[in-house]
Amino acid sequence: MNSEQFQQAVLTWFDQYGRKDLPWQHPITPYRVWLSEVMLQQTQVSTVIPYFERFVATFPTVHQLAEAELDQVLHLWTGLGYYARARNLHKAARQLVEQRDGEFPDTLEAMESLPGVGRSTAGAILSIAQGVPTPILDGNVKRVLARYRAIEGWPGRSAVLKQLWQLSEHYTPQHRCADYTQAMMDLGATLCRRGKPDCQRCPLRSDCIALAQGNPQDYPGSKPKKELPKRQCRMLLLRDPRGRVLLRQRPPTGIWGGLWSFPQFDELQPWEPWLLEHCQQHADPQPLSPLVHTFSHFQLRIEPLLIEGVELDDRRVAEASECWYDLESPPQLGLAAPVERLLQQLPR
DNA sequence: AAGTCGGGGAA
DNA sequence: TTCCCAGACTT
Repeated sequence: MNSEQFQQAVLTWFDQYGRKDLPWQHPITPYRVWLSEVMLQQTQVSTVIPYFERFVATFPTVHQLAEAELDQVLHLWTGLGYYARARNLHKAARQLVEQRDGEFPDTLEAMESLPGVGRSTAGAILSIAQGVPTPILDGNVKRVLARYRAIEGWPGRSAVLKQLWQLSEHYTPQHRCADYTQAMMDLGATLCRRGKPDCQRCPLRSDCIALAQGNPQDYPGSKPKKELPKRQCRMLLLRDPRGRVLLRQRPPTGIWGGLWSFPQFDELQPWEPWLLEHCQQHADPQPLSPLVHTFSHFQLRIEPLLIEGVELDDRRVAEASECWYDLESPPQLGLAAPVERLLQQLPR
């Protein structure tokens, strides 16, 4: 199959079997495609859909997103993970409105200059929403192409990645680029799945090298595994006499960047001196059941400590990035997933 | 080139 | 349990 035959096979398959009812396809606009692409980075479609719906309902246009507070954006992102995506999204919206009156660029270079938009996401927005033929290389396309040409090795290696990009460039058509791009992702998501690919129904089956070899599931090569480092921390759940809980905003970068969480003491750092210094009056600390939170690169064991009847200096709370979180009327803040869980567990 | 960034779905 | 998902960014 030459590249034109490849494209024809993919497009013909798409006309019959492609996904055409995803929320970001009605209507297709650069803003909605951008938002969906960013949400879909390292995140499955079924997870993204409810977040996408809430997000566009709250911010229907890039202008409204640009005018929003970052805290509200992070609030709508709570539970999605990779919170730098939300911070970059907000920054990019302001950049677009200030520099381009809210219009999206139509070149790859300009699109990639947006925070949080790399080569693949830029290509997807250009191809799908702007009609500018541009290759992409997301997880689906990597899988399809790695199998089709039996590309060995883990795509995290630069040599492998380079080969896959060359293939993506080679097969991306100048016509119907939106349908083709969507088709390749649909192919990877519905037929050319990670496990148990449905090769019988694949439009590329006659020419797929991995299928001919009989081992499509061996592609792409998997990441070399190493065991997760294990860490632990204390979280202090301080409640004032009204039952409100003390939260503080985390630094803008790093784990849970910009999100609100409890006072935290990593590893074996003692928390007693802090409590003694900042809090004149409180009841006996009660240990809550520990919870384990797994990140992509380490595992965190959280040992929560509930301390009620806490009196703090209100002035200090107002000046620092801290707040008393009222469970009865929760403010719209971004919360880390385990923090959200712990707050849910608290009695009213 | 390797490490940092979440959370959840699926096998 | 383990893997990895419509990746980008920093070091």
